[in-house]
Amino acid sequence: MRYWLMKSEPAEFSIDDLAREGHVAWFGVRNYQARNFMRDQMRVGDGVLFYHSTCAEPGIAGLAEVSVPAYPDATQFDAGGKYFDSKATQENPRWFNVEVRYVKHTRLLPISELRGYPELATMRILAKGNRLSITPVDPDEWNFILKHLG
DNA sequence: GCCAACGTTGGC
DNA sequence: GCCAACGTTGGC
Repeated sequence: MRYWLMKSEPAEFSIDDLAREGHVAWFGVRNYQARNFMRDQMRVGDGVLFYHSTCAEPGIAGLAEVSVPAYPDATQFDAGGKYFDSKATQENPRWFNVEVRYVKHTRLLPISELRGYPELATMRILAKGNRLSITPVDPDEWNFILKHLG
């Protein structure tokens, strides 16, 4: 059982959208490190902090969980689509996605508040220049954050 | 809109 | 295989 933080731009896909749909494929990741996390480490039942990025109030907005293990991301084969990858083939796919299930909304826990807790100082998301859209969360960090979400 | 940080690309 | 140039991310 591992824990993760997954970023999403609410203008594209918010916690409200996840709540409405219940269950979604996390397609469109085009970064090898993030792909490797999904493909090699994410397991059904892993906990997910759903994070809103690139918006007025960036921060943790809800909880989700991994519901389906990684499989090839269908959008890489969609010629003309935004996520098409001409180097990917059915026999040798390059990109993978897990699926995640909505668990619940939380209060918005802003990144400014996260930065204020010494207990969270080593979180990947808070590291200078961090751009990874999927990052591992330590169990201690997970427990601390859940406690502070009330 | 700014800009620092980072990943990827492509010429050599 | 190096590395400069470029595009993207994302908080502020």
